[in-house]
Amino acid sequence: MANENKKLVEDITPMEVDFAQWYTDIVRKAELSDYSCVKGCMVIQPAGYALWENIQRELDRRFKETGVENCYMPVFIPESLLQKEKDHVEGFAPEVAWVTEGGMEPLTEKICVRPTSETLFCDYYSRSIHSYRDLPKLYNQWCSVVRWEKTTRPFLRSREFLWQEGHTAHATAEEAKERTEQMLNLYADFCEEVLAIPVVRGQKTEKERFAGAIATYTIEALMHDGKALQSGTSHNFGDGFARAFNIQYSDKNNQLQYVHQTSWGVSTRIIGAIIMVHGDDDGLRLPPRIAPTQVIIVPIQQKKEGVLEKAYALRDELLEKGFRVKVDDGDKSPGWKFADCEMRGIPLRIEVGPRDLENGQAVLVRRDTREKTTASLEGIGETIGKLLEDIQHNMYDMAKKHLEAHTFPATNIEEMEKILDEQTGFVKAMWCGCRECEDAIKEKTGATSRCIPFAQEHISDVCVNCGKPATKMVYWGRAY
RNA sequence: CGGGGUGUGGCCCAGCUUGGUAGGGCGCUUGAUUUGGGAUCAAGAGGUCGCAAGUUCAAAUCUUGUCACCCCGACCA
Repeated sequence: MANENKKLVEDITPMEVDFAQWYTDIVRKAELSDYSCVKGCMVIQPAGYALWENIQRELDRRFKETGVENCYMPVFIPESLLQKEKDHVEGFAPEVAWVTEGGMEPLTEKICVRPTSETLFCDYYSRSIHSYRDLPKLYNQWCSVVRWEKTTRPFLRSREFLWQEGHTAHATAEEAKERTEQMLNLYADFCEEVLAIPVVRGQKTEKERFAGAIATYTIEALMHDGKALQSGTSHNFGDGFARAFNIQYSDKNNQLQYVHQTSWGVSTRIIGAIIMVHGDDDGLRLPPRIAPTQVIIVPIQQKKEGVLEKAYALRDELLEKGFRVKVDDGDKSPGWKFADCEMRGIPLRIEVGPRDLENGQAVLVRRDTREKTTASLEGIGETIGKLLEDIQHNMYDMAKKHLEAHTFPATNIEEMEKILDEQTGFVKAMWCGCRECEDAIKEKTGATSRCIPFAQEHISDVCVNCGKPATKMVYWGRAY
């Protein structure tokens, strides 16, 4: 190439060279997020926010199908309220941001910026639940929360991040348990069907459990570099919070009972997962179902008679059919536009030029495989619909293969160390269930327990660390 | 909080050892020719070299202080 040193879109650092740099490159170059003037916080740019809007729309639709309603709680929590549940305060105290003044006056009681809203929902529930007729409460809120993290990375960990947090209150423990599992499965289905990210569904160990919960369920996804990312959680609180906040109702026999609660959340972190599961050396790859722009039309020799008109007509035809389409009618060269839309991850590109107009066709290029085909303009909507579906499924299949190829069974600690030393990914191994072994495994291998999958497998009879009888098969790995 | 590194037009960097008052590439602006994988030519705009003090006839360059950012640890759903 004669102009190799004059590339207009800078190349992305190859992912096998430095995954962290590759990730940062993509975030910046695809204009998903930029640095903020507030340390540890991020600016989410329109391209990144559009992804979040699509995630919100799809999750909201699924929530509502299960009876969940949206609401909104204050951004501030009084200190006394935060401290009502002992485990909960201890879990969050180190990373809470405090407000001590209002205007020029010191506050009589300091308040914190919510790190999560359990306490606010509990306070509200304690005042609004009286009878079994008030149950269940199925509330969700979309908001941001603040956790003063020491080290931060865009989308994966920032001091303020966007999320949704669902908080439910139920009459019985069974109902709460069912809801916890239902929401976890909802998240898992969403990840697999919409984001094309295969996940491992399961339960957290006691060590990794949410502060104040009796059970925490999780979906764990495997990033391209072999590290795990917790992509959604669902907690069963039992009646612990209800006792701390005195949330009681009268049952049918007029007996006072404590409610049983759950909470569940997904954050903008999931955008980090999309990048790290699907991205490649040319940039982002977005699954069609979540892509803000699904199809980009690139006109070739656009000043020639009829080219731009055809591009706009095609766009209008596809918009009519419900596709999210844009025309790149800028005056960059076609090669520049190709590289640009590949970097931004647009699933399908359509090229139309004078030659195509003559033949009544267009060139289709898919982002996932870069495969180039020509299609007749006649009935092109149907062709594109099929192609987008195929891309969606292919991306899931590729990610699934990666997950399977990077999950290794281990029966003893030496084997486990060797795998984690030479490979990247999950290790599945048996565990006796004690905290000491879990700590020892982290000490020896650097891996933490990711989850106790619902789909249990029998790998051996004894714990991978201590050799005593095993109770559970656990996924282990290094995590983000 | 420890250990290391970097601050020079919008971006990436050279210059610093051996002081002489700033340079390249990309981008940007204007015009022309171009357009099926990252265009070409021509002209042009843009910087008190992170900040402060000191040494000197003279500091991007040397000294001291300071601030910011990055990496590795530690910490962290």
